[in-house]
Amino acid sequence: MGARRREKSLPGHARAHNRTLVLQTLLDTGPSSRADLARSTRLTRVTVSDLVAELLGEGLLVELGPRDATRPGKPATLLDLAHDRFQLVALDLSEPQRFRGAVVRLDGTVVARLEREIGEATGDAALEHVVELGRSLVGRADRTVLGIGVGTPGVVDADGVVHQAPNLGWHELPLRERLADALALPVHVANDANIALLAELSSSGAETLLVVRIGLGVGAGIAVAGVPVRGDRSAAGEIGHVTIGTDGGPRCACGRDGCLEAWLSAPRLRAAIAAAGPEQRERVLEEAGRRLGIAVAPIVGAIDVRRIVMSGPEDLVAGALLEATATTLRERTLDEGDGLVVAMTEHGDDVVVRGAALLARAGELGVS
Amino acid sequence: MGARRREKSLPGHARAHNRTLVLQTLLDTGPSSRADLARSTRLTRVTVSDLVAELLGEGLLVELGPRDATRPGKPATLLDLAHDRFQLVALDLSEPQRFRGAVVRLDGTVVARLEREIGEATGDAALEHVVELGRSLVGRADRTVLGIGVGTPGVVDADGVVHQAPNLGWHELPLRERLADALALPVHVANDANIALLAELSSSGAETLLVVRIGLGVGAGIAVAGVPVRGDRSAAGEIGHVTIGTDGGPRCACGRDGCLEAWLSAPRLRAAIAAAGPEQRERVLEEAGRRLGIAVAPIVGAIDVRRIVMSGPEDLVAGALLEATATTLRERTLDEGDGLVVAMTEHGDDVVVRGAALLARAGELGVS
DNA sequence: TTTGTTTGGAAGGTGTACTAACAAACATGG
DNA sequence: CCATGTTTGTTAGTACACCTTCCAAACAAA
Repeated sequence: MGARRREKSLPGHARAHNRTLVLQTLLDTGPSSRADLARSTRLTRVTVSDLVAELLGEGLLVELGPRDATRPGKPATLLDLAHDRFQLVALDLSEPQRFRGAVVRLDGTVVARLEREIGEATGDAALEHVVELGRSLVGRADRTVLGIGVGTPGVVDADGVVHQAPNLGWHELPLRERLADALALPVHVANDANIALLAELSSSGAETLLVVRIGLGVGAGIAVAGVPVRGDRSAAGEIGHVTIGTDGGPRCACGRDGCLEAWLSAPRLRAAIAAAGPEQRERVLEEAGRRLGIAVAPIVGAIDVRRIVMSGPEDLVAGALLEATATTLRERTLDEGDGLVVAMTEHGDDVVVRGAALLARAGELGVS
Repeated sequence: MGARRREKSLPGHARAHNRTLVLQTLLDTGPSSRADLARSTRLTRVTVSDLVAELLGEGLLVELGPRDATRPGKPATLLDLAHDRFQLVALDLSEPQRFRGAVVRLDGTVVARLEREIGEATGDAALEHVVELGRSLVGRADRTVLGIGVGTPGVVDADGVVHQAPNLGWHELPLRERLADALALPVHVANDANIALLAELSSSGAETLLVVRIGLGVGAGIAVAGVPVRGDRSAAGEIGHVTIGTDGGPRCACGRDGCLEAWLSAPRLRAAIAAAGPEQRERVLEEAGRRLGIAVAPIVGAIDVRRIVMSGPEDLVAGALLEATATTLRERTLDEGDGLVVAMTEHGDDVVVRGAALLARAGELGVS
């Protein structure tokens, strides 16, 4: 039944594609003239003019006036995305005990932030917190809100239904639909690790990318050919309960021994450090990093990824753990010294918020 | 620099898409009338008629005459792919000491087979064998040869350059170009595991798929969203030299201990069985299967694949090894009893030949 | 001032798929 | 046997998207 949809194609699809192509180019290269856009997109100036007129009419683009630089020929009129006419709302539900959110401009700049303590709320109570945080943020926006992006823990399918998110007590919750109904805005929902992946994809430009997120659990986001992998059950990246190594390991919440999460979720790491004493801190983190490397090595070989981005508490992840992961990966994969990069995210705690904004923007404008 | 190409789109692309859509539909559902095609593709009868006329003109389709079934209305004229006007040539270079090949019809039926003993030939000598086998097969074809598909061991990039294939002594060999020049036909080249993946994709219809190929080495082919994963260096699926387990393991040809290939390449397995004695055969295969499961578990979690297909010598792979792999996978991933399937390929030794034919057909007709 | 360049737009053409309408060829029911 | 309804495939006309070609305006440089 897995037959992928074979859809017919109309000339209008070409138009839609070229429309977003113009938007994307403008986003990538900044303010440009119609002639610039024609050169970048390899469309003719006529076609670009037509598309631009349409986009201007919809208010998605603005004319900035003539270009400063003095060149021969008729001076160009610069165009840009109407950054100042729209905003996005981004929600990060991945942290324990509180939800975070922000109002974000089209270019990713954060305009306003809000947090909401949720304590141990689960189920409908947690959902109510999401709705209220979203409502507050929409109220904070001083421009038209284009859409809402949400990063949540758990397994999320393509329709924005949270299949299961144990920490929040959600099962088969149609989060996207609920939020969209409550706030009367387009909503886009994805797993937090996959959202972090979006943020990293947009800032690194890599085609193949692996993002590892260490928090209450351990999750991953994987991009192949520039596109996030979903998987057959929308559960791609759920590596937290994969068993690591052949020597047992700590008991996991799922009831088995040696799960990745049992080795290196943030709470487990802190507990292990506390138990071993501060002088053993480095050793504990190294061991955890080594375990992560063991788990990730087959994935690196399988999808041939050269860049791995880590996200999680800086004090735990950024040092010995990351180094040990990198070393282990190089030892355990056929590395030809051609630069397997393991790096900390440059977005810090904002990965999910930024990624959620990107998700919403991509959903509404088609640009990544 | 991994920025994926942003291409403009023309109305003509829509046409090309719809053309292959018609071909694909015809391939999937068998002989159909224009009206049938219109219903399947959701294009209008007018458009379908136009596309069909074009394809008839090119000889890619044939009219079979009126449909037998007696229904009200004007009787339909059945159309079908011109199966009898074209053939494909498929080459399998993955076996030791000999190359295999076949002439294949568009529907996958093998028309003729040839083998060519190559002994220990490597480098240019091996290439010469490929050319000669290809030439013989083209000679055997009694229809127009649409193209040539080649499955080779080693790392192959998108341009058909064999980056490296140690067994054949090839480095940076532009195999596709050489063959195309020598035989004056379109040539398509891919890694043998990825070719096997194509065969499995077409027969299973799964969106996400993992094919493990055990032979001289151990390789994998991975499909995500129905598309084979290439990877940043075209090396996706090269899991042979990923280290497995945390307890050392046999010395590998690459100089390290515990590589997957050192555990379960076909020669290693046979040697291990010979060394342990026939009564230990099952135990050796079980252990090998367990190792494979350990290696594959993180991949299964990462890409959320539910179907794994094994290919290799039946006597080694089909029994205890496969079972142990399946068991280990279920133990080491968060399986919810919802059917993680590990199965032997149904194509037997013909996987690569059939896949190579599919590769050529896909390259020339755009259908999969 | 002259020349060449650059920009943005206008006019006209080609290609694609659509809707509407129709003739041909059949089954069926009175 | 004939009228009716159905299905097929085609013709004619429309809408749309992009193209090529041409042009005026606005500028720099000689």
